[in-house]
Amino acid sequence: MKENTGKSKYVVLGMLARMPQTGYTIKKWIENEYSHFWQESFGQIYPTLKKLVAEGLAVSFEDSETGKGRGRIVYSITDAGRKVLLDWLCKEPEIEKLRYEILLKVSFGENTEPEVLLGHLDDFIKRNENLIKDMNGYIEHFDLLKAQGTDCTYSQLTALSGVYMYSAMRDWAVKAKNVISGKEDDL
Amino acid sequence: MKENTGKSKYVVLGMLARMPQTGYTIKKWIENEYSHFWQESFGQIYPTLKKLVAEGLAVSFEDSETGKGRGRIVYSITDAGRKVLLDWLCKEPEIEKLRYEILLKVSFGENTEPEVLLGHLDDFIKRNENLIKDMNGYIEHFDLLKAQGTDCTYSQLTALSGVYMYSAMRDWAVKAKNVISGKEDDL
DNA sequence: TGACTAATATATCTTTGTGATATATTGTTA
DNA sequence: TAACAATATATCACAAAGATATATTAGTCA
Repeated sequence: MKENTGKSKYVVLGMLARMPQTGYTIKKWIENEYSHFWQESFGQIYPTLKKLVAEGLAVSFEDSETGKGRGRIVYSITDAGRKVLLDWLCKEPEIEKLRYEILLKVSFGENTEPEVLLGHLDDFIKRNENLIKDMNGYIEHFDLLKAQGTDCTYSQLTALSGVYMYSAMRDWAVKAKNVISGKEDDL
Repeated sequence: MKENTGKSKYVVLGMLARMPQTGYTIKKWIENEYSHFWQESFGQIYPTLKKLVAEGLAVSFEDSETGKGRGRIVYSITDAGRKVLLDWLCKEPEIEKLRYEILLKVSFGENTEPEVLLGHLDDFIKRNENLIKDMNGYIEHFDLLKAQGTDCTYSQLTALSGVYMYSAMRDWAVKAKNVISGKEDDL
């Protein structure tokens, strides 16, 4: 009974554990700071929030004081929700799941000209360089927050994982280019 | 109109481009050599094979000569199938998608004791060490095949990506452990 | 001031993908 | 020869992604 799905619930709980917020801000937060290792769609987030309320793990209230938006719904985690989150945190994390289309194309490389792959690898290298810069920007930003007394070690560590991961893939792509173009023989 | 789904078709075509085979062997091949960057389930593979035949991109025939299994169905790629595969290979690969549950748990780390995360990171480091060994095993295996005259550069390169990726994540986890346990301050 | 545009916000639908399970045969081995 | 593992196909329920519809608010700029 290996279950590697149904994590949205815990992601949303984890986000609510930081601060009460709306489905929209949860989505934006994941998009901005989690995109290198996780993603959630609105189609998952909104139904999940409703389920959490139904299960007593979160409570919702309409933010009518400011009158902002079309029925802006703010969600807060409950004590029961924190317990569920904690239980999940203690369980051994399931094995990660990756989908790298570029590796698929390299793997099927014999069906095309080397130039096609070299082009893809060039784009890939550039994109990874940019992502490394972005991640380092986050890390510096967290350093500033730290200097102001806010503890964000864990967020900083996840950003650091991005630097490691993107750097590794950039290095691999450079190596792959050299091998494919015949500049290097050995792996 | 960004479409980052519906790749199963091309994965299956790419597998059939290597050699005619059954849905089962496609699944096993992906499980064994692609698992670090791609995964497909039976629930995708069998319907995809039927669609490919319906679209004329593959042909099927029952392997009755050996009489093995319950209606063993072998699929072959057609010229039309090779053309579709080639067109896809030339298109820029879509951005990769990762789901690392351990990073989710680190990110929500303030909700639990550091010891919980340190334990997860230990398991993670061990698992990555083993995966690096496995990947290096594949690379050596491909070296042997190369020595026998079989060109498997592209397969070897995808295996190499696994070494780079798993090494990066192991290194990150070691660093994260040091930071969380207070042995290291700087990132 | 009004007109446009971008950002905020919720909701839902279809397609795609996962994991589990059912079923049956063949090969191995104790 | 009984038990078990591996091979093989098929399908279901549920999870997840991506697209789209809708509406409000905030900013900007002519």
